[in-house]
Amino acid sequence: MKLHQMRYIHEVARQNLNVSSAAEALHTSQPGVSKQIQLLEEELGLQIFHRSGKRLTGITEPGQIILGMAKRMLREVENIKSVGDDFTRESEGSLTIATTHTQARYRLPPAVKAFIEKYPSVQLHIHQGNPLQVTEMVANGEADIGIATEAIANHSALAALPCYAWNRCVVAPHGHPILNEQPLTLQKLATYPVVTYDLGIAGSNSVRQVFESKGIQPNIVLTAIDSDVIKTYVEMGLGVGLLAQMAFDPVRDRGLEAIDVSNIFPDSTTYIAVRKDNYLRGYLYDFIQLIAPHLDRAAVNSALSV
Amino acid sequence: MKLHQMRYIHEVARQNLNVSSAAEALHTSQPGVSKQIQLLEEELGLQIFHRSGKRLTGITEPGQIILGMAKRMLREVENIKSVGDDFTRESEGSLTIATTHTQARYRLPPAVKAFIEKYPSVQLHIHQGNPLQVTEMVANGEADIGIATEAIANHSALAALPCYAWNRCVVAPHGHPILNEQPLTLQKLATYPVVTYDLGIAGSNSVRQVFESKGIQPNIVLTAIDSDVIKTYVEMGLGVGLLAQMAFDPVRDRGLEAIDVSNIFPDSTTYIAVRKDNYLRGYLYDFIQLIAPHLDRAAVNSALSV
DNA sequence: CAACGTTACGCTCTTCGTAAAGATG
DNA sequence: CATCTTTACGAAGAGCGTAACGTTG
Repeated sequence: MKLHQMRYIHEVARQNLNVSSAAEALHTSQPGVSKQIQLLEEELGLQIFHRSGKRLTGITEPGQIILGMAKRMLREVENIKSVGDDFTRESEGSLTIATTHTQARYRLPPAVKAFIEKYPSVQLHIHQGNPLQVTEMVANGEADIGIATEAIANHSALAALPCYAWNRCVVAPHGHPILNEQPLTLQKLATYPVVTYDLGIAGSNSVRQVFESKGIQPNIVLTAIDSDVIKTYVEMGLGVGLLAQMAFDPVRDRGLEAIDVSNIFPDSTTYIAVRKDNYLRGYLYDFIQLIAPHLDRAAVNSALSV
Repeated sequence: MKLHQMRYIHEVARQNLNVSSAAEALHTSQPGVSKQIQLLEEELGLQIFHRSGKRLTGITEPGQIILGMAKRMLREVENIKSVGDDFTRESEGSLTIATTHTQARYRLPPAVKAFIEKYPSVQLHIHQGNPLQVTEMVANGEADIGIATEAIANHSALAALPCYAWNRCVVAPHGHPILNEQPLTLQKLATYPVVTYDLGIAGSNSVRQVFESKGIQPNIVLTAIDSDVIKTYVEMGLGVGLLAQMAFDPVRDRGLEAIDVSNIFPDSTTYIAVRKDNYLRGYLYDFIQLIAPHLDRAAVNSALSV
């Protein structure tokens, strides 16, 4: 059994059982891939792939299991390489962050700025998506780290660390009647058309939960994942905005006014998550601590070891 | 990076940094091992082992991490081989059980008998030890399966499945005064010298806990891990025995009489445990179910996936 | 000097790529 | 017949073992 063979079967499976494209992706010859897969199957004494004549048509039952194991092995290989880089070129490398718009725009900037000053040779990538996409990016290894509030704490392959708590505000254009509602209640809010975040994954969104638990039906006219999009439509008079406090800046958002609604909605917690089986490079620990100072190396490690 | 290199560094570490004995254990030449380790270190750009001149004197910090990853990779290799065997020679192989004396002698025999009838070509090995040793044997991969009551449910690398509950009895030679104590209480029991199991691991032993929680000091004159040893000393008049009900057989143990004490001590649960990251061969599932009929394949898998 | 690790070197087996052949839809 | 996989074969390369050398305690 060779590591190369693991790479081959993994890539063939990834490329929808097309050996030729797998060979291309691996920068090697197609017959070589074919051969090695045969040798592996011979060594194990079983078929990993179903074949109809010469075409690969599916993955056998043991093949499914073996592919899972191959994946884990290849992940360890990457981890070992990371250890090498971490100890020899500790300030070089890359860091891919998957997060939602609101975090990327309103919460991460100071941490990112400090990070690139400390590690100018680390290539930073920020991928944006909804919470479910963020979670999957981390789980698939497309991102090293994920930051989101919903969904991310419920994936078994990830370790999620509580990062900070936040709450919401209602924003409306100056002079809007909701601004005179003192104090604002859930009932009153429900009488206005609301623009807010994508409810995302059913059940995990605390805004929806609060309305449901009180038996109140909100009038949500538009949802978006992007706080700026929400504010834009609020400025156009489409409704009142319900968004994260951190996304409202009285100076920049001159045309709008905000009301704190943390008495109506419970705090939400944003999590930072990494794959449990990923080796974390030194600068990754630093980045985490820049976002959440209480998460030092020891705190992260203890969360990982559970 | 090659799988062989992983084997080499792993074995060298295991052999106390002696390259020669590692080479011997791996049935290869010593210079080959030396060379491959150097190549690996060169590829990773770091030292895995500390060297003073030509001697290996220790494991570096990154080396520790890499060895852990290498171990996991090698485990996956074994798993893949197991899958191969499982699907091609499903009724051949070996099964190593680690358990305590009481289980091995009084609880396992019917399951073992049924198993060897169903799988005559599976090599069965039973290793005996105290609960901590059993746990370690499974964790180290020396045993495929561990069966014990104490300790085994608290190891993070293992998945422990509740197997069955049992309780204790007090045994004494015919005519012993304790046999007239109706009903027997903890206080009364404490007035007699007691022979019972090794208390084993502090805190996890419910007998000790019960005495402590009531503030009663038992007079334990002798402990052993072996029920038969306990009975032997009880027959000699050293004290009364406190042992698992399943270990007392009125026919075989003619010289002794038993009193049920399940009103005094809470039930204990025996667990069956496997490494979470081990591939389980088909016959292993069968064996588990022979011991605990409620643990079918689905139940085991769901416990593993947590 | 005994035990151990590294270097040197030749042999063997493996692997890889090209070219050709066979199968599939 | 275009696409894809397997077979065949020769060249390049990696790994292994023996022997010799260098270190360490």
